Amino acid sequence: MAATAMRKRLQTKPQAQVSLLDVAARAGCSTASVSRVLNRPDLVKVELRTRVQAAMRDLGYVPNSAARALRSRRTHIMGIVIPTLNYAIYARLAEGLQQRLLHHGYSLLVATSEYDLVAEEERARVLIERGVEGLVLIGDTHRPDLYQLLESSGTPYVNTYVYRSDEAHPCIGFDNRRATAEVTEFLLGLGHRTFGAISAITFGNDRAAERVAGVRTTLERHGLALPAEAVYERPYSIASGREGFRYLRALRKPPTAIICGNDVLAIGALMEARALGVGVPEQVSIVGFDNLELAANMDPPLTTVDVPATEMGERAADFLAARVSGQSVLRSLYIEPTLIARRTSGRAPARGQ
Amino acid sequence: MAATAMRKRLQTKPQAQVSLLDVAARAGCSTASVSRVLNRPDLVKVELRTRVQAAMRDLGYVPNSAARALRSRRTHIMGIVIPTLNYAIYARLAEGLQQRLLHHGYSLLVATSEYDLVAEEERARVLIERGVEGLVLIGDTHRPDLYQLLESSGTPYVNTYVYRSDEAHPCIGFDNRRATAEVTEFLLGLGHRTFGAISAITFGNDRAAERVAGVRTTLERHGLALPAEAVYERPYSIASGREGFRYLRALRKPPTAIICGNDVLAIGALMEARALGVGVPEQVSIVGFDNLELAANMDPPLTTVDVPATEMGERAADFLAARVSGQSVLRSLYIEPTLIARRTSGRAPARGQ
DNA sequence: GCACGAAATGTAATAGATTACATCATTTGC
DNA sequence: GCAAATGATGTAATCTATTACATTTCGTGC
Repeated sequence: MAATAMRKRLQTKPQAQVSLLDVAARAGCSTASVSRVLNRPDLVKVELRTRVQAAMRDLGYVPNSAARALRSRRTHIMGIVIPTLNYAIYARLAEGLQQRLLHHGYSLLVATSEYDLVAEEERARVLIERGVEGLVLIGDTHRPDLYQLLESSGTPYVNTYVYRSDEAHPCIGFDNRRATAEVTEFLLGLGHRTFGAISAITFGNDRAAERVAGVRTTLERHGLALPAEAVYERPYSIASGREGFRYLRALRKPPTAIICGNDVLAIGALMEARALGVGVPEQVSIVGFDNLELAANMDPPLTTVDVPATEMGERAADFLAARVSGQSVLRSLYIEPTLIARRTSGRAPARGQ
Repeated sequence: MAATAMRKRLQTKPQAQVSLLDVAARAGCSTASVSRVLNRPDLVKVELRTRVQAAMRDLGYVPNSAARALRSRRTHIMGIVIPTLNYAIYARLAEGLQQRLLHHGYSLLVATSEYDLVAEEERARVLIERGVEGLVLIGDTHRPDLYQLLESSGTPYVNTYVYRSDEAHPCIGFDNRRATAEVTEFLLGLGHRTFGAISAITFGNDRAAERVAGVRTTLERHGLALPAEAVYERPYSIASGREGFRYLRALRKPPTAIICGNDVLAIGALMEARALGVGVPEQVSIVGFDNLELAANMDPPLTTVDVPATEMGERAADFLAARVSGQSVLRSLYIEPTLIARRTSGRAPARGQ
């Protein structure tokens, strides 16, 4: 037993934090044994183990995570840099991530970027300095500096909410472009030929940009177009959805189908349609994205795309936990979103509505 | 300079993590100077400082937070244990907290309790083990063990979303009972005499319990009552709100005023009213709580209580940052919520509706 | 040109746990 | 009953940055 250190401590530390040494002294054993009780209790005889545990309880011992992390090189902390917690779908992803990380023995550091890629990099840098063992990001458009930092610091990471088969970085999610392409095909099938879109700000937001692109490329493949003026792009809010709807209705050729980048915008659009007495889906079809609880409860219920937010978070947790513990893991994971056709989509109105 | 250690490192460490020692070696100075460049750059001459910074960049040096925390006894991490991120109002609080903590130089560990006080304590324990310098909790009903742990570990903490003048623990928020008392007075003033309530589960949720109590005690003060059967208590969701509305309408004496524990329930109730063709507010008044963005956009716009969620988070950040840095701080902070009378509240229908 | 104080930098102890290795105790096999 | 194997515990080095204290450097005043 480190008799010297222990004697010293007994004499000189009046009210310092309770440490392993104190526990060892009280239990009458070495610090190594105390440490084992903490980390590999099976290696310690029941008799000693209970004595140590009693000592811990009596002294109100709380392990010092810094010392632990320093020596073992494990912080048991993961991080996420997320655009915002104020949008349900991201909050849900974070919640799923957190819950599942807990099972793996990790805590979660959360930082928000407000959709700003520079801020995102800064937040990520701080989290890495805090010693996160892995990092979850949203989307796959990040500053090159950030990718480089992740590489050089050896921090495992995963992009979520996106999936590309040719993706150079690990990702868990779905193909945003393909998702709205499907929505568009669906509406084309209902006879729609004039489209409008209400989108969140696409700058620095690859998900939003890809969704608009999905509509546009699909229309083009069918010999149609989504002109710039048929896209109303604003920070998402119900108010933006309402404005977007009014804006699109005032177009020279008002769309019979409006595809929204998310449900908040769609709900706004739908509410405005109702307020203006525009029949949905008789005169205009409206489709959202995300499938918030509210979507199913709207009147009429909103056609939208169900996004597996919680699941993406959970799989990201599994992915990082596996990576960190050296297990081989799939590079990326595709999770299918599903178009849920409810009542706000219907056959296009007869020509010249 | 610690020549021995440095020589050793140069020889024996092939590709270990870059440490202060490496930076010092490259910059040709002592580790103390490197540390100073990191923490008190003003103490180091420009010439050396730039040399050190260059060395850091060249080597891609990232400070080891564990060693730092161990030696300086500062982790720069705060924690929050929150019921869930899946409800906007909590997510907002967390976001406000996180953003403001960032200004103070802290990162935020987030854990969720799912409204379970035992889980709450466990999560808090983990966060304390991770070395959080302060902890934000929601509500003021927590397990005695948790309060004791906070005390014995010396972790500064603050309860949010609640306020009592006689509160033994620091808190930032408002008086939930008083808030619904005001709502009730408001409805009494409109002539309502039969009340119903739709509430989230009150078990282990002091905010929900206090809100119901606010309605009940106010009615009793006016010689009225809120019988147990007039309270529909379910996990909050739009669906619960809808069911609650149907349930209350089926009562022997259906209420003319329905007070909901939060906006999600109120929105559900309002939607169901619409679906059933019950006039709001002509036949029934409905009031919510939280003032979600959606509330103002409902048709008719929802009367509700605006809750300063973001601000509570921000003030909690300020509070803890001040506490930790040894500044004296107010024990508690009251932040006024405001009743927003919109269109779902109106005069009680004439007798015998 | 020298003494003195201030500024800049260096030396080395230190924080609290983990863990390789050493030691001691106990069991197993024959 | 003894060697060898196994199990339980102890010793002490180690992880990396901070910081009290020591030393060196520099500028100022006379």
